[in-house]
Amino acid sequence: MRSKTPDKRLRILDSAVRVFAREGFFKAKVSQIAEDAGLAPGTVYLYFKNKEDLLISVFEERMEEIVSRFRAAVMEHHDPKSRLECLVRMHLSGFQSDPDLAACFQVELRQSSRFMRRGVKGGLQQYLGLIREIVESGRREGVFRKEVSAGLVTHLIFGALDEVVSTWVMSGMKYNLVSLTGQLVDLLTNGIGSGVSVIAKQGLEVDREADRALS
Amino acid sequence: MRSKTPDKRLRILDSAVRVFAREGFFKAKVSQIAEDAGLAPGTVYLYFKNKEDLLISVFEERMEEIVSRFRAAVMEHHDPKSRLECLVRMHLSGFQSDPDLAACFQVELRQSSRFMRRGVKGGLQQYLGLIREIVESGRREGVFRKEVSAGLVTHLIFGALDEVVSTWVMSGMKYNLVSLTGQLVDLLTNGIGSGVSVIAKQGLEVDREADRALS
Amino acid sequence: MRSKTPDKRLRILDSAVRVFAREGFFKAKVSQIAEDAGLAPGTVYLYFKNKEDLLISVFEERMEEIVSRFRAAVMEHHDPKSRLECLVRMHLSGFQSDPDLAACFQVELRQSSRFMRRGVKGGLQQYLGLIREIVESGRREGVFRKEVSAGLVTHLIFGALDEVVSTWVMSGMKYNLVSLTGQLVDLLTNGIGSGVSVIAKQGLEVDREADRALS
Amino acid sequence: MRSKTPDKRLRILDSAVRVFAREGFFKAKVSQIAEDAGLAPGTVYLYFKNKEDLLISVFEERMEEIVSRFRAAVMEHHDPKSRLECLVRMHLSGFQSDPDLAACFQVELRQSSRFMRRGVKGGLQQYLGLIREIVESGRREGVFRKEVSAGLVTHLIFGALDEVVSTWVMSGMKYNLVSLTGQLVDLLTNGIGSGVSVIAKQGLEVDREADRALS
DNA sequence: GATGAATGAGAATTCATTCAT
DNA sequence: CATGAATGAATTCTCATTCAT
Repeated sequence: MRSKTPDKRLRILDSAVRVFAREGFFKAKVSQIAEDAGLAPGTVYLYFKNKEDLLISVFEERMEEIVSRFRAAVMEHHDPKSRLECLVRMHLSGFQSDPDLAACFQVELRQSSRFMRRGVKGGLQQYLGLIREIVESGRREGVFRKEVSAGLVTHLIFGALDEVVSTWVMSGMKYNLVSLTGQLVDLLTNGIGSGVSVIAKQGLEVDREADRALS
Repeated sequence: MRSKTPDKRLRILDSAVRVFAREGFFKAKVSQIAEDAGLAPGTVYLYFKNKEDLLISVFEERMEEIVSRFRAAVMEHHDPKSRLECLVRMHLSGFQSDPDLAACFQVELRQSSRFMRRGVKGGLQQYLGLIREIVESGRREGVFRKEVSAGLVTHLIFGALDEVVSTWVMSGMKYNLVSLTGQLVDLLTNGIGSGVSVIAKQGLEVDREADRALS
Repeated sequence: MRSKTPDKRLRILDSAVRVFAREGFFKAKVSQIAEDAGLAPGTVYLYFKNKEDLLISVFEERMEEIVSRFRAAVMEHHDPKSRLECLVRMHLSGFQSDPDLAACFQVELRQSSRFMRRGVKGGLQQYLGLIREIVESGRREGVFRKEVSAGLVTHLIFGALDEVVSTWVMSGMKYNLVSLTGQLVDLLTNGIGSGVSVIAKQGLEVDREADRALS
Repeated sequence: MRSKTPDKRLRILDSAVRVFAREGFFKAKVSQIAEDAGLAPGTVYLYFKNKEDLLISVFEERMEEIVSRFRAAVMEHHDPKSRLECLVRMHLSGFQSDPDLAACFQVELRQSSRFMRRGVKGGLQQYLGLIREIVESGRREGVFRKEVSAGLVTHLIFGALDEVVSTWVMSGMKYNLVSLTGQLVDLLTNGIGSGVSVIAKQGLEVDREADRALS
């Protein structure tokens, strides 16, 4: 069985996520990843240009899958607010259920200067694009405000999600991240101001640990 | 380690910001920084434990100054919303007026695993603390909602600011970042939902370039 | 190892000359040579032991053909001096008309330690043998001096030819190498001393570019 | 004693000659050379750009010394023929008395593509320059022929020397190289042709081993 | 305190070669 | 015979850090 299989490529990516999460990007040795995948070091270079390319590929390829999965789920909802909630919930639960991936995305990936300098457009742009679609649909239906920049709104949502997940990762992933969904959606939708009396309060209880970690 | 010539210490920090911004953390050589500061490489180690410590110190010491300056300005306002606006404006204009520092904080710093693993508590916590104070004051005065986690609100604000600045840095710092202040404060306060009819609309025009970059 | 398709063997040798000349021995990849020959990398190893063997084989096999061709031509002459002139002319014109081969022989081949340590006896020895025969015939006929070592004379001739061709290759193969034949033969025959008044001066004009490059 | 001394540079060069001669250029490890010089591997890179630069530097710097030493000796003679003989003798005895250097110059150096592509002009050109001066002086005094290209004559002399030394190195340095001086000078001066009756025949006996090796 | 020459650990990467198909 | 995916050995070179002066 000596054929260049997509299977092998995937095995390398899986191993990379594991090893990067466990060792950190710099400490991780390519040979470790190869070994974890049951391959020789050189084989990694048959599929990836170098170690950084491996990290970026983890991101891009996982992201692609994530975006299409999220989009499918989000688009099952027709109410923009439900869409937003769906996205937030999936974002949080996605990372919560895959701590290795969370560590890769929130910590290790940022150590790639290529990533930090946004040399990587694909995955992140697609994700921002999905958020943007939700925002646009809400604007069309009059559920979301139109007098503010849609781009800014998009980044507000992404920034909030990213920060919340980062905080969770940094604090040791000890609390229930998904439990923040309700409040986060509420905050994004209604803001922090007390102008409106928000009525429906179900789903707003936050994990105690979460609250402590955020403080 | 704080005795010696404080002057030299500062020269090193200044040079570090410049060199890190220009070269990136990993490409930057300690000897480059020393040369930029007009010193020998060994001298850097009289003031800083190692290269990463230098990066972290840049952050911590600049942050200390920033936090106290921001706090002073913020506290001149008594209305929590004005305080928030003051903070947002200062955050954005602070980075806008010091691109090297912006590059250091938003890009290079994240490449330090010690930072990313939140091994650095001081500066960031203080900054989050300042935001938190604003939030708490707003809650006490009934201007900000109390039924959501104050910690979450704090991170929402920080996450939004951080993402907006990052996007600006990544897109080449080409547009007027401060012009986003009005909309950002509005969004944070009132949310993205169209529940409220927000009245005062002055200060909501956003730089065209900004809008394009955010899309 | 000589069975298989002789055609393929030759294609590989031809490609090797081209690729070695273009890339240099070390930069040249076996896979490049294979590709140039329209074959898979592994196939090269059905015909040659390794990369160095390929280089050596290029030399040996081309040399074999060269020696027999040169010998045939040389032996058509019966005057030893004509024989020498014939050899010099063919040596120079041979390389001049095949720059890739010249580059291989004069530059790349020397980068093989096996060659440089004279681990390769065949081709070169045969060539030296041919020169030797010319020398011996001249001695028998009293045209060439007998009181000096025939071996030394042989190497003198070869050394002169080799150096002249090397200089031509290094200087970019820009001038007419064959134009040196007359003078070179004259010098070899009569020496650099002005003891003799050499009469026949035809064929002694040297290419201007050649003269410049030799200076 | 922590000063960048020329002494250290020289120690490295000496060690390099030894190690290159013993191991060959490619097998030689930089760390071996460093160890031989009593230094850390990294130190070598303080003085030389890389391994090839080290090899080239050995050549250039030794050559410089050689050329000036040879020139001094050669110019003590005023008769061009004596000058030539002096040069040939020094060339042969120089290599004979320093086998490591001979191995470096005749074998290892050629494995550097930078050298083989004449990326190194200095040393060799100077040496050719010295030969050229001898030739020119002989022409002025009517001792050497003027109707042939001086450049060609120069390369003829160099080519002969180079080939003779190479043959000696390849055959194991087993015979007396200097013993070839007389015949070589005679051949260069009077040529291989029997046109002239050369009279003085002293100094023309060649080492038996030499004669065998040249055959 | 300051210097800057010396250190030396450490891992990514290449590519000739193999061998299962 | 031919293939070409997989192998894995093997070493340069960098540069943060030290420490004798």
